[in-house]
This record gives sequence, structure tokens and C-alpha cells, in this order.
Amino acid sequence: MTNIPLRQIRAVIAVCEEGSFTRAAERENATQSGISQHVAAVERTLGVQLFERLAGSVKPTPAGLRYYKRCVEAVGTLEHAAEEARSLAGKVVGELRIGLMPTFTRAVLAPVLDDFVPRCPEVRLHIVEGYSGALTDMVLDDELDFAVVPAFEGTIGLKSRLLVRDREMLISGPRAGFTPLATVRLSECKPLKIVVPGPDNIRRRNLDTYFQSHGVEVEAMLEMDAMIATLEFVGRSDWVTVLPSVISVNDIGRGELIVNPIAEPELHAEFVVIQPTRRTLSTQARMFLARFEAEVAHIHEVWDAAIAGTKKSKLRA
Amino acid sequence: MTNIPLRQIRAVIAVCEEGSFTRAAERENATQSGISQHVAAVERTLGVQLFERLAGSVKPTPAGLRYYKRCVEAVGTLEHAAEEARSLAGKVVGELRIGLMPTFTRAVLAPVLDDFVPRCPEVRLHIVEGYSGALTDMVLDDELDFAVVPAFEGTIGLKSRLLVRDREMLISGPRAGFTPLATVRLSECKPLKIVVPGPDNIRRRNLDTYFQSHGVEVEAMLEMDAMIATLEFVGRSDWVTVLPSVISVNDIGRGELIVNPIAEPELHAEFVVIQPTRRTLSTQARMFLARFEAEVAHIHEVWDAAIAGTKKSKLRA
DNA sequence: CAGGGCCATTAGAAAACCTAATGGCCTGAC
DNA sequence: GTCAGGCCATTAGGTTTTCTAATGGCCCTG
Repeated sequence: MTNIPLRQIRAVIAVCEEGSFTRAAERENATQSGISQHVAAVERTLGVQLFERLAGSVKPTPAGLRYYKRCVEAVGTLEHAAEEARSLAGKVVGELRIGLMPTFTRAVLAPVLDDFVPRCPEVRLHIVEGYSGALTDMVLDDELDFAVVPAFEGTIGLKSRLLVRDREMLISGPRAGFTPLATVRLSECKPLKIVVPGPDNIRRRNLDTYFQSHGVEVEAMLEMDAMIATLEFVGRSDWVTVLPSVISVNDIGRGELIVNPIAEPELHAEFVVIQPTRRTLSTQARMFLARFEAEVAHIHEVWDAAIAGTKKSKLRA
Repeated sequence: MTNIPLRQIRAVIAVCEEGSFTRAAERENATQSGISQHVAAVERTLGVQLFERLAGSVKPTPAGLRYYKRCVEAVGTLEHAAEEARSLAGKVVGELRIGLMPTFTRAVLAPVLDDFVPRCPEVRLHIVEGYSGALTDMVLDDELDFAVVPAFEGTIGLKSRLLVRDREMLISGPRAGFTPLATVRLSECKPLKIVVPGPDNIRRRNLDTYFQSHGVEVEAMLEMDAMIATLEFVGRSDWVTVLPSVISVNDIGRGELIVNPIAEPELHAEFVVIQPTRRTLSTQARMFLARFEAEVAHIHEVWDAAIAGTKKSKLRA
């Protein structure tokens, strides 16, 4: 029986996927020398060379590629084993205190709850809607099990992981004159009258950077951290705003608000789930987040289909 | 990502299949306490109880059974991965010219070839048995791709790396009067009639140094660079010799030759693989050497088990 | 009630792992 | 042709993990 530790196997997987010992080390939070030794140990144990060392890079050998594929399969099986064991370990009970921004409460949350509540009837949910600063404070104070906020550099006492990467859309009313679902190049638009988040919001910083880097002209700017008011205002004026696609999936094809994907280049927002460092996520928290991610992925599919449909219509015209 | 070492997973599998921590320990060549800690670590990481502790036995929980089944699947996939990688690596072609001393051709080479030849059917092997001086010359003359010889200071035109560090054993026949497998302290033996290598052999120098440094008395010394003759002679006389453990692993428990580990202090021989400076080792060469090292490691395990078994027998007596 | 068997826990030695440092090789820029 | 930068291989040593020995607790059987 060949006995290769999982740590070594993960090193081999990382090198295959990154094409470099150095990048694999970064990804595995290890050193290049540690990765080199792990891979060498696997090759020694197997008696097989898994990588061809080229100048400045490595390339898996045919044997290495086969080994990699089987290992990925096995590691996936082990992950699944863990998930199933936890799920089978039965009744999920207890509280779940979640902080979500309006970005998510408007269109993502309802379908997630539709599924989660029947599956976990003995979980007592507490959903708090708020903006990222307030939600972050509540997580730090242990008032929330977790929150989903825009990606930021991190804070002592919190740990985070990327949860959502979402395409930003231009939102406007009929008076702004945009064609629904048509991709827009902001630098080619006439000067915008735009509603943006306040300066404490990380998305605001990203927007400012994007505007400056890509020659987006702004005629007027209005700061508003009030989502309902923002959408109402934009819907009945010639002002525009920029919001993540997940918030406006339900506006597709409804005419009330006009949604346009931003392109050339695309603009994305990233969101992380944050939790206190000293805690681990409960089973119900992880189940909720899994369902949440699935719903976001579904929304992305809806958007992709809608945008693809628009391109087809243009081709027919 | 749940990161559970394979060693722990194997412990869980063994407990499921044996229905007992104690029996699982025996099967895994571990202690009951070690198995207990492995299983506890898995349960802690998963946050799931895998076994119900009954009086006098354990029973997997439903979650434990499910986890076990998935783990068996994953471990099987990894075994398969190793097999396939080795099989695929079989497409290795070309010549391989190897120089080995009788130290290795007697017991290490055959199992290595048993594995290597089917895996590399298209490699044309040339094995040259010889003593270190001759093998070194052949490597320098590019008549060999590499040779394995006792560690030495190096030579211009050659590069070397440590390959084997092996424990030296006292080899004798029944007439010499030693108890099989009992460790011996050479300085406490009656003056030895000993067969040693010739003066050009580095191991000879090491033996001389050891004898002088540790008060080993020698009644008579015979120089012989003829391994078969040495073993035949020692087997049928009261002479002894000192040889690396890898040469005599097949003599354990067979009575024909008596093997005793040398201790207090132990004596080790180191061997290096040498190759011309201007060349790099081919794929098949490295595969052969990897398998060679693995076989030496296996032999060391066999020796460790045999010596440990002798110690247990003494405790019971 | 005592002894035997089995699991859980602790302590400490041994082994494995990991990083820092360095060397060797290759490539590209000058 | 030389030098700097990037990448992998190797070594050494500190740190962490693993493993065993010893022991305690619990349960069952005689």
C-alpha cells in the first residue's frame, strides 16, 4: 500500500493547477522549498516523475496528469465524506444571526429562505439588514454569527473568505434613455448624473477608481446609502446608479428600471463573509451560506442568459 | 475545506472494519492510544461523532458509517492513482547502464527489478556488478550512467549524492556461536577472526577506524573482495564479517547465516550514487533510483521489525 | 468484590514538517 | 558576453506533529 500523506497530495494538486512551485506555495500558504520537498517525496514514494522541470516552469508528465486527476477526485470524495457525515449527524438546531446588505436582501434572500426554512425548521433565524460598517461592527461584537460585506483588507478579530464576485450594472429609469440589457461603455456615455454610496463604502472607492482610470465623465454626483430611495429616485429621474447584478435580477424585462451590463471593461464587486476569528461557523450557518452561494450562481446564470438573448436579438435585427 | 490527514482517515477505516480500537491498532501497526487520538481528532475536526462507545467495543454511528464508506472510496482512488501513475510512467525508453556492488546485487536488486522491469519494458538495462574502484572508473569513462558506491570525498568529473545510509551487521556461521538477531557489542566479543574488504575499499577504512576507536580485538584478518566467497567461507567456518544490513535481509530467520546488529555504538555505511558531472540522470535512471531507495527503506523496516520482534521475545522469556 | 478488557488522556521522546538560506541553472536584457 | 532575475533543489535547524508508554476510568463477568 502506497502511503502518501494528504499534505503531499495537495502540494502535487496545487503545482499541477498553478504550473509553478512558487505559485503553488503561495496558494497553499507554504514556502517554495516546502512544496518542492513534498512533490519530491511523492515522486520518490511512487517511483514516478510527476513533473518535467522546464526552464522557469514545470509541466506535468502524462503520469503526473493522471495522478493529479485521480487525486482531485479522491480529495473531492473526502470533502464530500465530511459534508455527508456532518449532514447525517442529524438535526440542525440553534440560532442563526445573519447580517446582509440591501444588495442581497432585495433579490437573493427570499429564494434562499424559501429553501432553507423548510429544511431547517428548528433553526431560529435573525436577519439584520444594514450597511457594511454597521454589520462589521456587529460581527466584531458577536451580535452576528456572520455578515456578507464588500471585500476589504481585513480587521483584527475577523476572518473572512470570498463569497460572491458579481458584475456591476448601470441602473436607470426610462428618462435616462438607455436600451434595456444593452451593454454600455461608461466612457462613451454623455456625462453622468450618478448616485453613489457614501465614502465609507468600499464599493464607492472602487467606483471612483474605475471612473478615473477609464475616462468616465460625471456631470453630477449624489451620495445615498438608502437603497429603496436610490431605486425610487433613479426610476423617476434621469439619474443613474451602479449596483451589483444580484440586486436587479428581478428587473430584467420589467421596464420599470433599466439595467445595462457595464463593459469594456467590466466592473465587478467582490463580497466576503466575515465572522469572529474565535468562532467557527455552525452547521446551519454553513448550510445557509452554501444555499446563498448557489442562489447567487443561479442569478449569474439568469443574467448570462438574458445578456446572451439580447445579443441574439441584435444579430437578427 | 476540511483537512484531515490520511493517517487519521486510515485509523477511522480500521476501527470501522475491526469494531475495536485495540484490533485496529494491531492492524495498523500502531498503539491503541494512537488510534484513539486519531479518531478523536477526526471527530473534533468534523464536529461529528463517528463511533458510539459501547462497553467493550465500538459501533459506528450512521454518520460514521457514511464517512467510512466515502473514505474507503477515496483511499481506493488514491491507490488507483498511484498504480496508474506508475503504469503510465512505464512509457520510458532508452538505455540504463548501472553499476552496483555486491552489497546491493544480492538482496536489493532483485525486488527492484521485479517492479522496475514490468513498469519500464522498453528500457534496456545493463547492470554491472563490481567494486567501487572499478565502478567509479567506468562512470568517469561514461561507460555507466551511474553507480552506487561507498561515500567518499568526491572526484573531479563526478557528482554524487547520498543515497543509502545503512546499518552494518555482523555476519557469521553457526560455528561462530552468535545468537541470531541479538545485538552485539564488538568490543565485548572474544577476539574476532574477521573477513574484511581490501584496502582500496572505503568501508575497510571505516571498519579499521571503528575497531581502533572502540577496542575491538581482532585475532585474525582476511582481505576478500569476493562477496560470494566471503559468505560461503563465513557460513562454514568460525570466521565473521561485517556487511550492510541490506545484503543480509534474506538471511533473517534462515539459520544458514547468522546476522547480528552491531550496537553500542551502531556502525553505519553510507553509499552515494555517482554520475559524470556533465550529465543529468535520465527519467529511467531516476525512477530506478527512487525504487532502489524505496526498497532499501523497506529492507530497513523489515530489519526494524525483526529486531523489535527479538526484543519482545526476550521480554516474554 | 476483584480482575480483565477496552477506551481516553497525559507526558515526553522521536519523527516529520516547515522555513530560511543558499546553490545551480536558465533566460532575457543590455 | 555578462549580469540580474526567476525558479527549482538541497541542506540545516527549529517547530510541530505523531507516536508510544503509562495510567486512569468504566464496564462486565466470574
